[in-house]
This record gives sequence, structure tokens and C-alpha cells, in this order.
Amino acid sequence: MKNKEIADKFTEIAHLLEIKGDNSFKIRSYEKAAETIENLGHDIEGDCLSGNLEKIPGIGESIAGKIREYISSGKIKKLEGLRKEIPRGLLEMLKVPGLGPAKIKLIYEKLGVKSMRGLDIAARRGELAALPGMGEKSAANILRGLEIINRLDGRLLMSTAQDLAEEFLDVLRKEKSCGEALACGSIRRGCETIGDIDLLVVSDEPKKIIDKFIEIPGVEKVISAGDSKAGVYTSGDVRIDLRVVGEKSYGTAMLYFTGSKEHNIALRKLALKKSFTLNEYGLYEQKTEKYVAGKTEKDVYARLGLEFIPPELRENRGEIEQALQKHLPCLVEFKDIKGDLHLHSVYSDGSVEIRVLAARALELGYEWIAICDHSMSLKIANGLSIKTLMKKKEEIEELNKTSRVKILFGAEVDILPDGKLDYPDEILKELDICLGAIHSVFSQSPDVLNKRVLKAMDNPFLDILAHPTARLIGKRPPLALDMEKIIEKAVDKKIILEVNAFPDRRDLKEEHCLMALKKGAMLSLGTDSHALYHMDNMKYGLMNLRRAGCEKKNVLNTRPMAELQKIISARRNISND
DNA sequence: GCCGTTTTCGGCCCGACTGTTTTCAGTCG
Ligand SMILES: Nc1nc2c(ncn2[C@H]2C[C@H](O)[C@@H](COP(=O)(O)OP(=O)(O)OP(=O)(O)O)O2)c(=O)[nH]1
Ligand SMILES: [Mg+2]
Ligand SMILES: [Mg+2]
Ligand SMILES: [Zn+2]
Repeated sequence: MKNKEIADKFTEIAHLLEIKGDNSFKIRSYEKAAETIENLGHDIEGDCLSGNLEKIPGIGESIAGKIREYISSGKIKKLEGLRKEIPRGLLEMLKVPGLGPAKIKLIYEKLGVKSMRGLDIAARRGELAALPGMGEKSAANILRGLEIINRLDGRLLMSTAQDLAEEFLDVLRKEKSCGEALACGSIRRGCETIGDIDLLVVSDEPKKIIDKFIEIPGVEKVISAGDSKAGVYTSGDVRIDLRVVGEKSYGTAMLYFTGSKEHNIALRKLALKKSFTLNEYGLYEQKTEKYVAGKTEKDVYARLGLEFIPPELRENRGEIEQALQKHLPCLVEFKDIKGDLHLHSVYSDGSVEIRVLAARALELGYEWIAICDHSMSLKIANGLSIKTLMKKKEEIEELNKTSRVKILFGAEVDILPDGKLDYPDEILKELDICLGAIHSVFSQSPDVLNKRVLKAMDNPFLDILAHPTARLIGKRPPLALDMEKIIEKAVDKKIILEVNAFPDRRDLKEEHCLMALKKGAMLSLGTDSHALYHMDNMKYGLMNLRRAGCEKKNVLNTRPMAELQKIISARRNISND
């Protein structure tokens, strides 16, 4: 699938045109096309072959032509030309915060600066400050931008971002005039990783909130601080944006600051179509400028004729059209979750006794849990020998006599390098639930890896494929698996695909959840807990599911014990044929 | 460059903050 590749080409064209100073709406068209192609959800080559490219919204004659050109020749002449015209280094300079295309153009044309290094030197020599429209402060800002860029370290995990957001919110909440205060942006949308932290506060004394904010000890650099918003970097080089609004703007400000940007633009366009205008302060009648809604998000959506759109769906991937038709999916929620399908205990490398896990599960409102320790080959994680596994079975049987939360006897069985499972079938069939996962020998060729997983899926006792791509966000890339094939096989063999809820796994990732749901696969949630507090990570897995539009019926964890067992035994019987 | 349920031309989301500016452009959310 070349979608991402093609999308990147159009993003590059957009950036190069920006630096050239081309028409901003034309640039927007290229950006929009890039976003559309990236989020298309199916292979664009199909549309190309069937001559349907121009049916895709945002793709017209010109861009369709370039897509065809790229698919047939691997090149886009327009892009090649732009690359010759504009040095590569100028594109890199766009990453410097505070430095945009217009200044880059100016600096390049007047000073011949075409690299980050050149920029740094020109700033230090005072050459930037001498340019028309620039001064000492602009040059200093660029130097600060260069420093920030050198220290930036990718995106944050959701868990890290949430903790930091709460830390700052707690300080702001101490201010007397502080009303509602919450994190918006990608945090509220439940994204897998977080670029920066966006905080919204309701107050009738915004200046006091903002003063308090920029005085927080963790704040290192204040980028901007005005009457209604501020932006800072923490000493840990995390960007935090704060927005403060009055009570009657709470809903529209939340809408604005939750985004996504594309959702905002689409919503504002719809408002215009209905003769309203929408901004962060409210929804207004276009002619009279009369305020019609703004206190809650629900009010605003309702006035626009839309169902309430959950934040996780606000990506302009069709949710506005669905909400207009009142056809939004009814997303799975935490209260639907009846159990956790991936817990480790002290039997392997977990730190918690089974009875303690069960007690915590009761507090969480669960009806059952599955204890899935590692299998015998995974020595570093204290994988269970067959003998220990049987001892564990006895303990679970004993506990189940009194436990209010029913305990499933499970295992997270290694998928060995040759695709075999790490216990013999006679043992596997004893398990109430069998997870299979890859934990070692990640370096096989893609072909071998794919065969390895597909072969494991032929074993009828493999009920759930756990953390299928084995990625660790920011640490280990996903295995080079053909997920389309694996998902199709899962559907065929009625194997359930796990959405591992650990914040650095979130595996299946959101796009694969979408693909799996489209193909009719069943999904499961597991926290992969090795410590008691890990059991609270269920929410991160739910974020992936909700972002993929997943409903209760597609999630194994929403089933009561008896139904769960029925599903498992039914799938094993079918797979045995 | 894309788009159209009054349109094939004239719109395209909308506002805050900064710096260098005599009235606003650039950048960002
Ligand atoms: N209307 C409008 N809203 C925007 C625009 N840019 C950003 N926003 C809103 C929607 C965003 O979700 C919100 C916060 O902006 P961010 O740049 O922090 O993006 P976001 O949090 O979505 O993603 P991130 O993880 O930070 O990269 O501000 C824009 O151009 N127009
Ligand atoms: Mg953000
Ligand atoms: Mg932000
Ligand atoms: Zn595992």
C-alpha cells in the first residue's frame, strides 16, 4: 500500500510551495489531499486502476494526474522541479518553531542561508536582525527555536502526558477563579502518542490563571503569554499550551481545543453552510452575530443538526457525515468491560498473587479475569513449566470455589521461531483461554515472520493473538507483518485479536483495529499487567478501540463468563475441522 | 487546487500573540 508514500509527496509539494510563497489555498489543497490519502482506509492504487481517483473528496484533475504519474513512473515532475528550485535545507528549517515559510524565503533570498547551520551562524552574526521586517528579538527567537529543536525528543506516551497534564492542572485549580479545568487536544481524543499538552481552564480572571501558569516551577521557557492563552516549554522540554475562556464559551472552547484541526475546519464549514459562524467563543448567527450556543459541546452539535461526536472520533474521517445521518457508532465504554484478558501473576514475571488480582478486578467491576502467564521457553520471564502450570491450575480451581470474580486458567504461550506453540496440544487444551505471542527472535526476515505467525494461527488452541506486532512505542518498531493477511486469517479461524492496553504497546494499533473491524474480526482487551496498578491501563486499549469506531459487540471482554466460554469452545471446534 | 441541492467563478475556519509595524504580516493553536 503506497498511500502514506504518496501522501508524503503531496505534503512535500505543499511545503515547497509555501516557501515559494504560492497561493495559500492551493497549498491547503495539497495538504488536504495528503491527509485524505493517508486516512483513506484502503489502497489508493485500487481507485487509480478503476479510474475513481477524482471521486475522492479533495482530489481533482490535477492531483489525480499526479497520483497516476507517481503510480506508473514513481515520480512526480512537479515535485522534481520544485526540489531543483528549492534547497532541501529550507524544508528542514520549517521545523524550527516560530520560523515559517515567509521568513525562510526572505532569509534565503537575502542572505543565501539554506541550512540549519547557516541559520544559526547568520543569527549569531546579527545578519538576521538586519533584514527588513526583522529585528533583535526575531533573531533571538530563531536561536531559541534552534535550541528547542535540538532538545526535542519525539512524542509522549499517553500515560506520561496525562500525568504531566494533571500535575499542571492541579496547580491551576488552586487559583480561586479556576472553574472547569481539563486536558484537551490529542489527550482528550485518546491518541496513541501526544505531541504537546493542551490545557483548557474556565475562569473570569484569565490573567490570574495565566500568571500562575507561567510561574509554575516546572516551566522553563515562556513562548507566549497573552490575555487568553499562553504557551511554554517545561524543563523536560514538553510544550504546554493553556487556553482560558469564560463560562458561556466552555463548550465551544472545548470543541476548538480538542480538535482535531481537521474536525474543527469541517465543523466550521458546516456551520457556515447553515448560516452560523463557529469559533472558540460560541456558535453565532452569521447575520445578526447573535450567540446561539456554546456552553456545552452537545448544544453546539445539536444546533448544527449533529449527534454528539465523541472526542475519539473527531478526525474528519467521516464522523461529521455520520453524525448528520445520526449513524455514529455506539462506542464501547469501560462500563461494558466485564473482565481483563491478559494478566500476569507471580507464577511468571508478575508481582501480584492471583487472589489479589481477583480482588482488584472486583473493585473495577469485573465479573471475570484471565491469568495468562508466560510459557516454558521464555526463561527470562520465568515461563511456567508444565508442572508449574498444572499447579497454577489447581490454585485457580481452589480460588474459584470462593472468588466472586471468576478466574480463567490461561497462558500467554510463546510463538516459537518455527511457528509452533510453546506447550504441547494436550496441555493447551486444558487452558480456559490461550494467548499466543512473539517474545523473542524478532530479527527474522519478514517472510519468515509472517509464516511463523500464520502457522501458529493454524493451531486450533490459539484463541487470542496477543500484542500482534510486538512494537514498543519509541523503543521497538513493529514486526514487519502483513497485517491484512493476518487479520483475514484471524477472521477465518475465529481467532481473536488482542488490543494490548499497555501504554507503550497499544497493539493492535488504531489503523489495524479499523482494518480488523472492517473485515469482521473480534477484538479483545488485555492490560498485560505485571503489577497491580497496571490493571488501570484498560483505558488505553479502549482508546484505540473507540478511535476505530468499535462497538460493544466486537469486543470479547464485554461478554459474561458463560458466553465467553461458549465463544472459545465454539471457535476451537470450528478450527479443529 | 478543489468545489457546487440557489453557483463553473469566487470563495476556501477563525482567532491569539508577537514583533516591527504606522496599520499589519507572520506564525501558531
Ligand atoms: N480551528 C482551528 N483549530 C486548530 C488549528 N490548529 C490547531 N487547532 C486546535 C485543534 C487541536 O487539536 C488543538 C490543539 O492543537 P495541537 O497542535 O496541540 O494539536 P493536537 O493536540 O491535536 O495534536 P498533538 O498531539 O499536539 O500533535 O488546537 C487550526 O488551524 N484551526
Ligand atoms: Mg496538542
Ligand atoms: Mg498545542
Ligand atoms: Zn507478552
